[in-house]
Amino acid sequence: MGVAERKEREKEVLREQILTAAKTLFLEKGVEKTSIRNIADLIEYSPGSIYHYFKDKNEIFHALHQGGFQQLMSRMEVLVTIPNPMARLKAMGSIYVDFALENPDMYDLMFIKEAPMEHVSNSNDEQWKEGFGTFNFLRATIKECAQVGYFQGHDEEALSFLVWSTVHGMVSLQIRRRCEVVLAQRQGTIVKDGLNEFFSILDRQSS
Amino acid sequence: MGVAERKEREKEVLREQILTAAKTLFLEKGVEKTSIRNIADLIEYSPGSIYHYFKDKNEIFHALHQGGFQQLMSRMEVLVTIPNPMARLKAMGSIYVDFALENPDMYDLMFIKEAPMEHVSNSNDEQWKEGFGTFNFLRATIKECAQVGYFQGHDEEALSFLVWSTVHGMVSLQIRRRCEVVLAQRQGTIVKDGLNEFFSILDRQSS
DNA sequence: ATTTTTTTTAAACACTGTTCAATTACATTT
DNA sequence: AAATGTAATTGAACAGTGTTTAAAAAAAAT
Repeated sequence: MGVAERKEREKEVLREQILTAAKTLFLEKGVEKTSIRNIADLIEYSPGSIYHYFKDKNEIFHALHQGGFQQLMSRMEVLVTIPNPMARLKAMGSIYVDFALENPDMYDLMFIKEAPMEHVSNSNDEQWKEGFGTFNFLRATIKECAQVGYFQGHDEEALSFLVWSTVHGMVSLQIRRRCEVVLAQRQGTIVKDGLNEFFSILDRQSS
Repeated sequence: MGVAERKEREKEVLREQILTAAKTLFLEKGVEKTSIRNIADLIEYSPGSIYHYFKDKNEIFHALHQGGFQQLMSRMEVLVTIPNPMARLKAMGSIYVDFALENPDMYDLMFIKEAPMEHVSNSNDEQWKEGFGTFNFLRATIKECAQVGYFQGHDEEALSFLVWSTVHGMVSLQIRRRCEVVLAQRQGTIVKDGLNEFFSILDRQSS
């Protein structure tokens, strides 16, 4: 009676096939410019078939979206091996920026794209619990920095928001291509350069 | 022989009509989800007519984009009355944040929304003196700050990008509602609080 | 009044996401 | 082995998109 199980496995295989095809095309030509027909062509199925495995195009994004947070989280894991809190804070910034620049489409999906947030925050979605955890890790790190003399007299929560905003601002201006007009000549390095400027500024925040 | 002039004026009127209709719809339902047919319906013309006044949909977006910059620029004009460069830099940040929070939809259009930037970056400098000019004003202000002892040993251009990124990051996280999950209890004040944290950090950057 | 130019339109083209009745493939039961 | 039931797959269709174009209408110049 292992038929149902085998069927389930086969179904899962095709689901994964759709997901990898979708991811390939999204990263290649962007989410908006990838059609269901394009995905169907790549896996050599009819467009209608895809709707047996996903409710709609958004559900395909959503599935990839969840994977994105897990990816970012797993990259953050090395941070626990860095005892110095300021070094850890900087490393966290670098990891965040690297992740965003290496997976711009995924980052876009996670932090820039318009999304039904009320629905998300109400539902017990795993991905946002992970997002919450990452922010709390940032907060804890900043608190530790304060304990060794940095950021005296600062509001720890607002400061955490500021730090997050700074790295988010840099990568999102880059991803949404708002630097091209204004910083054409150093397109490739401006985010890394900006991050280094940020690090210098942070270094001066000890009392 | 004022016929050509009258014609030109009438043409300009319809151009403006298209633009205001497009702006209404873009801000209401987004650029991507607004069709040429939607705009045509609103001004009671055929879809094809619009192509006599704008090359394509991108050119309509481009025109509105430019208008937004002019609005922001005019708010920035008071800054020339502030002689102290650091006070001017802070005021610039406040104006930027206020503009974004008061006109979230326009800000979205200008700096966050997915938009075809390729023809924007290819176009000549004259057309983009607004955005370019604002960034250069930021750069000049930071240079002045350096002359009175702030930001020693910093790369002025990368630092300008960092400052822009910081304010952009805060307002775009707010506008795209990424704070709600993580900072639910201080939703209303977090951007202003973050900006004040930023000001404190900037104050510590003098040698 | 006739010609020329400009403006406007409807139709068409090649796409898009999505739905659905019909077909095919396959597991189960008789 | 044949019949039945079920799940997977398909291609056509629907309603929408941006854009082009030939033709018509309107206006201006002759």
